[in-house]
Amino acid sequence: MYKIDFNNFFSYSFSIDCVIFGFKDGQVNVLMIKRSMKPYLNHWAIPGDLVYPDEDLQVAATRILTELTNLSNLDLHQAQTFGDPNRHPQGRVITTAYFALIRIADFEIEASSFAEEVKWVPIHEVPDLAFDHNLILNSTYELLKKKLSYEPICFDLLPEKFTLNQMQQLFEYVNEAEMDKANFRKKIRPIPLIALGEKQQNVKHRPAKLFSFDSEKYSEIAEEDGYRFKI
Amino acid sequence: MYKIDFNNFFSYSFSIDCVIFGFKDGQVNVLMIKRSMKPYLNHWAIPGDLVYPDEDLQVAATRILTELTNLSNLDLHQAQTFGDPNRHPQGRVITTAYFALIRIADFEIEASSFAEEVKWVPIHEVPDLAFDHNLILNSTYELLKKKLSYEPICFDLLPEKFTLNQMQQLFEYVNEAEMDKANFRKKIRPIPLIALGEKQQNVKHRPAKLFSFDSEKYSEIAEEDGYRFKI
DNA sequence: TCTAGATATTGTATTTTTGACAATAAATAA
DNA sequence: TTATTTATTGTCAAAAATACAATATCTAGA
Repeated sequence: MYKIDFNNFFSYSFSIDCVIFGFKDGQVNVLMIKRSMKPYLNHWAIPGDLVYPDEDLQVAATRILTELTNLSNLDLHQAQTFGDPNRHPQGRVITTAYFALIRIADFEIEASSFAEEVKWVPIHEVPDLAFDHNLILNSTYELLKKKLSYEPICFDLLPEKFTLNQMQQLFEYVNEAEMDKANFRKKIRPIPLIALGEKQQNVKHRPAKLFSFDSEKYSEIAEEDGYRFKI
Repeated sequence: MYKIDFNNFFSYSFSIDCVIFGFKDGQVNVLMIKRSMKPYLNHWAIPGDLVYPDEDLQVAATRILTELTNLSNLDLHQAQTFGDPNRHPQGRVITTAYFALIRIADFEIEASSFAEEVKWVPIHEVPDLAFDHNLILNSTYELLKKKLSYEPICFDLLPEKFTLNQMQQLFEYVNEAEMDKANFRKKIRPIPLIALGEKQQNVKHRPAKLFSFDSEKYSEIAEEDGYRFKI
């Protein structure tokens, strides 16, 4: 064990695939690219790239995401690692999935060297993808759903200023279950939100109040009172 | 992207490290080996091995575990993947942690080709380990603690026939909090357990009833009623 | 200006779950 | 038989979840 036979064992490649989630029109969307090179030319896929031999995984994930979205300071979460020997037609490529949550309205996606086309697709309308990307996507979405219920990451999907209804709709969507408005508000009462004193604009009915997440206060009560986000 | 430059990128190695948990004397224990080869000769470590170039990860994890413990049919859970470029002194070795839960009483550990020595160590008494194994161990134990609370895997750590107190002690240990006996029993009421009609032997007080987990019924109510294990 | 329509927001009453603690039961050991 | 120890069940109040009702606030159009 651990005696490395350089001839036999140094024959892998290692990649990272990024599942980028957004929330749009009441649906969770995933960023898809249309591949501009072989293999799987012109197939839809999730963005990914090989890791450099001396590159840390988290660093690589950040690099790939930045190259793609021009956004930085995003929370990247490691998901599952996939290593079926036949998952890549050109060799043994083990890949680790990372996911990121972004506010769709905050950036313009555009095709790049990465891809011929880039687009958002609702998670339930994803077509057949290249490689084992459907598998990766589904397993990562399952992880997202779990994490949404016990980590305060929903605020990375929602707009900076959001209504309580928008927040509720996100949870109704991922849990595939309707919730009572009044009871939802009771449930989130311990979560530190800042009432901004502003209201929704351009709606043709009573506008809802806007809130933002108080992440500093969250850290505070998490540390002092042991409070954990829970929905 | 995905254009593979075989010269630059095929220079990795890939390994799996197994964190093997058991429950003994009211404590969660981890299986440790004393390395019989370089690097880190004579250091304590968690068992791991390189993945063959054409070997699936899950298969490799199972193989390594079987080589080590002579047990099969164990539940292996993938944990985090570690890829710090400097984590291995002899080259770039990315590793994925898997963990397994075993009933300590069910098998005899013995040193093998793997190691000079093998022993169980309480999770809170683990010494400094080879490589980044302390990091791997801690992160995997955190994952175990989470999974214990929402998946019925405590029964893989407990004896086949267990008392409700043994079960409670496991949760008290990992949560580092005492629980009320009566309330614990209310909490686990929805979990399908089989009352065996047998009792503890050789105790010098009133013996407790023995139970076993009804995994078939669990699958049934999980599917039909959407019930999820929860503690 | 008034009113209908739509959604936001708050309140109330009931049921369910949790938590603290008391009471009882069943074994052993002397 | 009794003291001791642990297992097991029961009770009651507090807290949380649930269902549903009531009220508030905005827009749009008469």
